[in-house]
Amino acid sequence: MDRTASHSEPRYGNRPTMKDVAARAGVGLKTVSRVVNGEAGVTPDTERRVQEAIEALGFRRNDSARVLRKGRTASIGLVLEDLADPFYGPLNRAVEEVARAHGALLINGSSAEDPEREQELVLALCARRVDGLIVIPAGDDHRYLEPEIAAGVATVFVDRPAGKIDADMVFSDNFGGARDGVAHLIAGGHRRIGFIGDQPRIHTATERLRGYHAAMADGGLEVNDAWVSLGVTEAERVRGAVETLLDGESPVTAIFAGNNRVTVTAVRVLAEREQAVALVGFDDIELADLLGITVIAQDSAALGRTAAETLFRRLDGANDAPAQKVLPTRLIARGSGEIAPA
Amino acid sequence: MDRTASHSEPRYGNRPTMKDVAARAGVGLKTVSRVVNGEAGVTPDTERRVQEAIEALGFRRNDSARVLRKGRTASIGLVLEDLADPFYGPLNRAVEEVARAHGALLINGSSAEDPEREQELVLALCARRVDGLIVIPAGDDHRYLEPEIAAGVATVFVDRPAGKIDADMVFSDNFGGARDGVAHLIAGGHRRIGFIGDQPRIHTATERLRGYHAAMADGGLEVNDAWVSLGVTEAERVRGAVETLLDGESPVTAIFAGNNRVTVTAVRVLAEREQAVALVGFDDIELADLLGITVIAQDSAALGRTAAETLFRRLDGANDAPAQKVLPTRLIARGSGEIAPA
DNA sequence: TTGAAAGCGCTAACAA
DNA sequence: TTGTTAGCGCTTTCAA
Repeated sequence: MDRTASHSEPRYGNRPTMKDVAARAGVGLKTVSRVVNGEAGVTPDTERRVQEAIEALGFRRNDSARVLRKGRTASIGLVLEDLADPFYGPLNRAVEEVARAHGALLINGSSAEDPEREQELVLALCARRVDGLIVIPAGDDHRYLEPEIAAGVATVFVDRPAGKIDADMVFSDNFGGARDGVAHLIAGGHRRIGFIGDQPRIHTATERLRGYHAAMADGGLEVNDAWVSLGVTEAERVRGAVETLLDGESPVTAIFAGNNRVTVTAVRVLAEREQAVALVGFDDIELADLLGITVIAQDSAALGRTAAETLFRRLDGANDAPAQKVLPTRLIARGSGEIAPA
Repeated sequence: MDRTASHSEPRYGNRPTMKDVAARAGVGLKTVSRVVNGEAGVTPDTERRVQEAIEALGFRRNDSARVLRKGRTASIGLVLEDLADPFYGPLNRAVEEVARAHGALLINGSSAEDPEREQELVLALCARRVDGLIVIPAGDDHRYLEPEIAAGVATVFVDRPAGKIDADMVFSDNFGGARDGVAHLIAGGHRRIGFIGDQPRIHTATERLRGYHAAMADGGLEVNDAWVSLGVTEAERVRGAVETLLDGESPVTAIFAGNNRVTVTAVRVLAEREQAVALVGFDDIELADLLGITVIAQDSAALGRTAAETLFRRLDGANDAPAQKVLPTRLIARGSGEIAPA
């Protein structure tokens, strides 16, 4: 008895349209539109008849058609590195909340740190005519977005700068945060401090490294080249880097970990050793309090919220020159960063 | 010199259309469509002219119009409880990967555990004519989806059952996982085991409680009512519950924590006390290995992947009766669950 | 190989 | 208060 709908082409599984509702209610198409959109100028009686027809038919407005006509999709796109990365969770959610407050839906995707995939995703979103775009860049050349931005797609970059185009951007204070973290170690009496961070092609990594150097310079300390490991983020390599720092010719008494993955591995390695080595990590981690890990925390939700608010300000017509916002980081002392030098 | 486009209505910030491209290339509209969609039957020369016009104008196909005509949006909706919850990160990402493999985009949103908000979100997605829907239910009555499903929106429920409708569902083995966890404690010699879990209106919570009871029964152990705390998930209340379990008239020697939030708080509270109390938690947590927390781990990514695959199977026309899939959990012994009874 | 016409479902503009 | 017409940008159909 189950009749599998097998019609010709369009028709979304055979859904009723406003025209069908109008026919059933015995009114004009536009009257249905008025009722559906809550516009004024419909008598209660007419409205009731239309509502009944809507119920009976199970009508739901087709927003695709609406979008086509109105020119705004009431949706924004968010492209981040990895939806599964806990750092982006609060950012994602914050963006969603702002979007929701503006009646917009959120389409999102992961670039997987791949510039090509980022571009592919961004352009797919543009083809859907999202009203705006929030991008955590994977690539460093965003000129491909120029025509889109010119055509009116508001765009905000978060966490890392846009490449080769002028746009709104929102960052954490990576430089200041790292500087503060390293200064904290110096204030604790450390003079030999290691830095393990991401590849220098990643902007945040460079900024944090700059912060490290600045703090060392401020403290009047020389940096031994052997203390700095870049491009090290994979667990096994971090392990190696930590061991080199501690067992090398010029051992350090403290380590600054340039991101959360590094921090986690460093904690693991240090836990296996006798030595008391101080550690400060960039980015907070769940349960870091229980483990007593001192960190420089970014406010990932604030990053998302600020970006989304900037975006909607643009969509509401703000016309001032693109600007960069830098959000402060916060040092959270929990023990690992307060260990005295050996 | 900056001319702010201030046209009448539609026109997406004044983007070129296929018609514009056609005019510029001196060909017909349909020829442009052919080139844009890579259809056969266009001479290389014509194609080149069209491509040039596309480049020159910065044309990008308007998928809204395409969708309207074709009837499929190549997008799916994912409604979960909280985009910021790390448990859903891998699920979200897994869904995205499957969607991507099928050329679909992912629209998602958080229900914030609010049935009304869930419905609102789901219906908004239906209005956008997503091809399919993956829902982690907040509510327990999904009859509002019946017309949508009838109209052809494929729907899969994950993590918790759909309410009052027949649909595809994918779960973790909450019952079996909890039973295994509690059995593990019993095998370690515990006879007095507490359970702290979520509200019983949440299906997973009920299942896990069932598992607890089953394991206790299997072990020939009576359950003291005072050992079971339900609806306790907020940190302060969990703290209270743990304290009651340990300091009450009938103190327990082990605790089974019904979800990750409970586990985290329990670990905190136990860390502050002298007593050695065994703990097994449902759901894995980042850094749990460092803290030596024994858990029952769900495979959140597998949940997402399975749900998405089920969804696309439906979209590809699978017509068999809705089915439920249960994915196994895994006990990961790390120390806290292997503490002997006092 | 190419293109003209019709129409997807809706809203804007205007008319009744 | 209500309805009619046109058209958003695209794909489909069918004819050239």
